Amino acid sequence: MSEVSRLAAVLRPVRGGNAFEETVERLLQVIKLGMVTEKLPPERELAVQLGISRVTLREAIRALQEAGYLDVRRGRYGGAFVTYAPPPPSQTELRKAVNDMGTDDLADALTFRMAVDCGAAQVLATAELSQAQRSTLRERLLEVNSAGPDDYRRLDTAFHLAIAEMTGSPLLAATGADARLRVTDLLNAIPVLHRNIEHAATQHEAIVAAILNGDPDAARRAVAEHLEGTAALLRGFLA
Amino acid sequence: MSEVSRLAAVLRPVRGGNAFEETVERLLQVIKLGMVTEKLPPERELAVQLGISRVTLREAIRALQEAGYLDVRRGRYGGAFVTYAPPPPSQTELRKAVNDMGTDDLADALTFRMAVDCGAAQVLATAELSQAQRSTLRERLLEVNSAGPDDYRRLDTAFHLAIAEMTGSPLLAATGADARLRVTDLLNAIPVLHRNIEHAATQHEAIVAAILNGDPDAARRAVAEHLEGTAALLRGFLA
DNA sequence: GTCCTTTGGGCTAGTATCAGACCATTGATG
DNA sequence: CATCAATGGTCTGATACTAGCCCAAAGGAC
Repeated sequence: MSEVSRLAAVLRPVRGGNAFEETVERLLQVIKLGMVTEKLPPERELAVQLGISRVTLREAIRALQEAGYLDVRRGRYGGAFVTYAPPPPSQTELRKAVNDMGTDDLADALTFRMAVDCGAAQVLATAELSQAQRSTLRERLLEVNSAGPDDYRRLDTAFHLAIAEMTGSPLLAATGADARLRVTDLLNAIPVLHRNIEHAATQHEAIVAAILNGDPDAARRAVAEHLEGTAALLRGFLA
Repeated sequence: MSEVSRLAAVLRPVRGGNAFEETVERLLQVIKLGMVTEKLPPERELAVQLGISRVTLREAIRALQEAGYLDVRRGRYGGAFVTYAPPPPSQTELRKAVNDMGTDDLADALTFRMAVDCGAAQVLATAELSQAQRSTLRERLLEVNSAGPDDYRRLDTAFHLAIAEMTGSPLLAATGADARLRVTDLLNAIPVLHRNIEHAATQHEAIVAAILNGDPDAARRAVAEHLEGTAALLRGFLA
């Protein structure tokens, strides 16, 4: 571990790319995660939220429109409407997604997600939760565990993000979202089998139980097991 | 947990600020962390590493020069030399640092760091480590545990970052560095007492032992205890 | 049907940032 | 003492991005 390599983590690029590309990427992820299913917020609002000018935002929206992800309509009650259905899961899609990101990045993303999600769950299990928070957590659990194959990925995402958000740390919430975004395409390419959902359901229950019990070790283990399961599924489809 | 709040984690600004400000911040942190004690890399190299133009980098360097952090000399064997000694720790400095970031951000940063560092340690404890990695880890442990008050913070940082880096995930390494950066000013403002170092030393040993033993739960607990100790120290000085 | 509000569409002038070339200084080395 | 290589210093033209303004369309309210 030379001094140079330690520096690399800090002297990394100050920005991920140009504003246009970053924006396209961000919007694409919002769409693919199913976090916006109807229409995007008005351009003026969205530009403020993303911290960019309306011009740049509009370029990004136009790109997504031309790529078939959005249908943009003017006038009152107009807006940018999401027209996207995840491609049918298939090994071909999966290989394509893996190729797009590269195997090193894949390992990186999986490791990252493991660390961040386990850390968030552990922190939440250590915190004192209000009654409202406890019921929110139970609610998310119910939602994801009663989801059908079509909604499963979306609600699973919501479940995990909710844990990160409930820690009360915006940084952690953003990082959790980021970690999830990096594997979205992969997960979307894996068929959602009924027995996988069932298996995940017991793991989700274990996670929530550990958090509500204030048992950080159990929370960590439960999340690790859950994510390891997903990773194994991935490897299985790639083998 | 409304849909809006869940969106906030994803529809956040695509860039932290302008390139100049980000660069100043980044360099400042490298300096304050003591990761560069002599001189910065040549402008041309540094600009590439930071992904910015030399013009912007030079503006940042000039700002830091005017603020007294750097001494810039031209000609061969010239460069931007670090001229910075951390201010003597004091309650005044600490309060100033806390005021600069705000109490919400402080809690955010501490929570974030807890999650990320615990996650990294846990991941590393799960991984299979090469002999080289094992000895690197022991080496870092020896370094930090035999450090005097002057070097302690710097080597403590190096120790924690080494753990994140050894996971092999650049994302995790960068995030760990980021988490640490957010509390640098605070930690630098806390006096380093001999008995704190000793206390931390046993915790560092526990962390390394757990990782080398492949015990993720113990690793998580050890890191949590260690960071909780730092947080308690902070609260103590603020009370 | 007229008007009003909300929304996307488009323009302009100004600023930030960039890439790349060239200049100036320094100090080691022969 | 002349040269050379490494480094900061400066300039220019091009591009990306921004803020702010006004226009155009759509559809509801009266």
